[in-house]
Amino acid sequence: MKVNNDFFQSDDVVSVARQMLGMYLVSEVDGNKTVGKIVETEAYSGRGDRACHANDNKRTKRTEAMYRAGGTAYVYLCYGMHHLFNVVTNVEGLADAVLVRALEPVDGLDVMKERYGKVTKYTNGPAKLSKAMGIDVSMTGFVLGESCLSIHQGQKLSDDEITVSTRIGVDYAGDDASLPWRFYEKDNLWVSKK
DNA sequence: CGGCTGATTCGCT
DNA sequence: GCGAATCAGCCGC
Repeated sequence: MKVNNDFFQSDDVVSVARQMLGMYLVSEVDGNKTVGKIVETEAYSGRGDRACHANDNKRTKRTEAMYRAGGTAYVYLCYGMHHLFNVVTNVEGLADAVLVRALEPVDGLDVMKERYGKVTKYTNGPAKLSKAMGIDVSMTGFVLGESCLSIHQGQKLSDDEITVSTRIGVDYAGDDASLPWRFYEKDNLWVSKK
């Protein structure tokens, strides 16, 4: 069952990030369906968070999709070669987003393997899962549930099954780097880093 | 316009 | 453990 986009239009991006654990990300690209359970997320806020691309209402061509209504995909290029998938949250005009950092593969394993060309894990990292699911920057702005991407309801995790930590790779954000805005399923083997 | 940096990953040392 | 790959955005000249 698809998650209603009302859920993503919450004004509490941190809470949304936490609740997304256990849900399923589905992509249907080139006739191939791939499914993964979300096991790791990070929250980014457009206001008062220096780690966010759209902080301080910074509007560029790249961040434009982040200002759309919650339930929109925001995909951007990092280090010139990696595509990172985010789900936009909050209402139109307020640029919050949740970065999906890791998935536990559920369906379409052979397709992921073919896309990735590696034998080892291919969904335990934000750039890896995007490639395995066939997601790229051309999908930024796509509406979840009305495009090749959708998010489905899953098993809700209880607090003692969730680990909270600081976000990865945002040291440049000063004090905001220490915000406890990263969530992952405790003891899950597919989490990118401990 | 040149130079630097990043929500990363891989491969070699 | 370090550097390359490689591009959008930003800052300084």
